[in-house]
Amino acid sequence: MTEKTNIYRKNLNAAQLEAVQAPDGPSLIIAGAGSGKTRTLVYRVAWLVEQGIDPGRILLLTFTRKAAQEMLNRVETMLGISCREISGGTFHSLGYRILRRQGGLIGLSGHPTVMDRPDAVEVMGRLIKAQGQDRHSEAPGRKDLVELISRINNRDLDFEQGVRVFAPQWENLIPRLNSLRQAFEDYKRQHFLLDYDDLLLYTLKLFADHPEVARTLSAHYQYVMVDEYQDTNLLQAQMVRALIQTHGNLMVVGDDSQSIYGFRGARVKNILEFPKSFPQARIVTLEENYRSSQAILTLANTVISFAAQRHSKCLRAHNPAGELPRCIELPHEEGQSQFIVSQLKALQKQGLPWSETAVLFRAGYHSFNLEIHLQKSGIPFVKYGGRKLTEGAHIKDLLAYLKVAQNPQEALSWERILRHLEGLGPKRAGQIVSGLLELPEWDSRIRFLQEYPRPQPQLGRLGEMLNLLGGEPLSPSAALEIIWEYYQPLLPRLFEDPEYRKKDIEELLRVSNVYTDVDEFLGDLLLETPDGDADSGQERLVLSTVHSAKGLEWRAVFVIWLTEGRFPSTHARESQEELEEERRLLYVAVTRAKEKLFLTYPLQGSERGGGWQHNEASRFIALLPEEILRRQTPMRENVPRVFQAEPPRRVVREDGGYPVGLKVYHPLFGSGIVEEPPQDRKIRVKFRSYGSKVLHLDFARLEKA
DNA sequence: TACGGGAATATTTTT
DNA sequence: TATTCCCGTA
Repeated sequence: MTEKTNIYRKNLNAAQLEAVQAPDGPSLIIAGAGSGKTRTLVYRVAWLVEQGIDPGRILLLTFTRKAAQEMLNRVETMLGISCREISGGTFHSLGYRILRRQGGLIGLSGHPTVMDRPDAVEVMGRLIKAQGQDRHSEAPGRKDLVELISRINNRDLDFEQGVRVFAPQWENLIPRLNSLRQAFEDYKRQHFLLDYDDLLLYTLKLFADHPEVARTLSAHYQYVMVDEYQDTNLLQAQMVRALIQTHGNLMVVGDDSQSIYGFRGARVKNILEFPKSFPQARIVTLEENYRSSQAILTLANTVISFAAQRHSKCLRAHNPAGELPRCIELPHEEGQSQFIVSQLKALQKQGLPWSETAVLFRAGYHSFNLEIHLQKSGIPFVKYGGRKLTEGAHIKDLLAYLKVAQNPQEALSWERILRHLEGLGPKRAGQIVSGLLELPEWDSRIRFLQEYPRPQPQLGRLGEMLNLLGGEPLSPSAALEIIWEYYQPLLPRLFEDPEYRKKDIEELLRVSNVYTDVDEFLGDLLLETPDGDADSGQERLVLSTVHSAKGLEWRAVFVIWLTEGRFPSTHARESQEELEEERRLLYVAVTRAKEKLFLTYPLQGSERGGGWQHNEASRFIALLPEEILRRQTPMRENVPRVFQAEPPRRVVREDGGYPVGLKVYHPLFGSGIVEEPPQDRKIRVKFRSYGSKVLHLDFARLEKA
């Protein structure tokens, strides 16, 4: 025992040790960026297990299952005991697990299907159409409406009240919106669908209607730990309270400076008011930073020091000063990408592996241009955030077959499946689906398909394949094999790039091998963001949104597109609160770096439709002094002075400003040849490496070369 | 009724 | 840049 205690002493500082050995009851660990949070949690679990706690009775709620898994693996190697029974994952996946087992108590029997965001949007679109769309230009689109409903749900607000708070511009549409919301709820009920919010809402409803369920769970999970507590919302806090009701053994870990999920209802309040909610709470603050150099930390502390709200700690560096972070101004996006590529190559020459480097940005599409350059230079990379693997049409297709076998009420997937058949359009698909939903049994549905008259050999074949899925429950991989055999021949007709899609699907098949239960497989896929684990050991540069980079670290980090409008995003202009979240987001971004940090922005950016815009440096970095941030403008002399986004607009006359064949220069695309003279204020130019582009003369002015 | 092609248009962040 | 929508044709 003494020996083991020494291991703790040796590997933890005083604050960490205090957290690890905290007695029973509630405790709050404020853990600054890079302060050894994961290590602390790992040792805490190990310590509990050493005290004789059954690992099966520890619940570890983390941001991703991967994070939980990683921690448990570390505990295993530390103690040499199996912690596989420890439950972990996200709130949403926990909710899904509970509902699958006991949802029957509140009328969710069978196999409810989890609906992702695009599915929800699709459903809403149909409901809007069905209700008669009088083309109200002011009415919200399907996407905005789904978004709004979710916003309101996650804050546990009354709908009307929520609309007034979050969308006052639609206040006079409340009755209409409310009926759409109701129709949406009905649709989900009818088809056994659960959206993300339902996983939390129904779990809470289950707890409320059947208190014994919550009590039993609480009694089972003797110790509950929650990571990234600053990003939990009201519903999640309620879940936690229910789960610890019998014992109060709760440890939450978080950092109010890193709260970046306000848009989905995260409440920093949960962490700030923790001591109020749990007066006996023990509070430990971890301020010692083991990750970043002093120079990087100084920048981070400065960035956050301008925040409107006082934060609960200040990071102290453990590492030597290191290099000053650099801020590089570039003439345009093209230049920014070129700069990054050249720096990456230089860093690699210095011996830094690709996997120790990351490029971070505010929104998924900010990296499009860079991705092209990386591909050209043959630099291997993975991208986190942005579009998901499971959102690709081909993956959704494959899963649709699986979902239908699992939950035959799933109209959306039925339609998707039928759309794969030649000679079957939306009209007939609709008829077939409503026929299918009437039928009570799998066999009768198969027969219905096989006897349906019109596109016949095809429907028969579909029926045959589904027949194989309908018998005894299959393992996910066995089922997918059957589906894939049927679906593969369809690929070339459905997509332009079947080869690429095929690779994706094979990846999915590999992932499925791990699972025995189809529900669990589908749930994980939709709730746990599988980010192509298969080759994670490989040497690849990481591209990531800042949100998806949370909790990760690299020796060298680039943050790109630090301009007003992108970072902070224009969407955050509205309120002070949102702006503060953007600031914390930058704080999260820069604290990912251990040794080298580069902040870049292009002076000119292309806007939608080929227009041009002048960018300002982000307000977060514009005023920082040279001692904190070293500024450079390596390509200044190349800045082409070309155009103006705002009026005065200049329209080139059709009478020959740019005749066909004239060589012109364009700052982004290089030199090109005019293919068609200006017409309707547009001109078509062919560029060497970018092909033909139609440019708007209103906004862009080409320079004759 | 299905389907292809062309044009218009929208682009935060995540479970 | 990718998706969606709309229209003309088979």
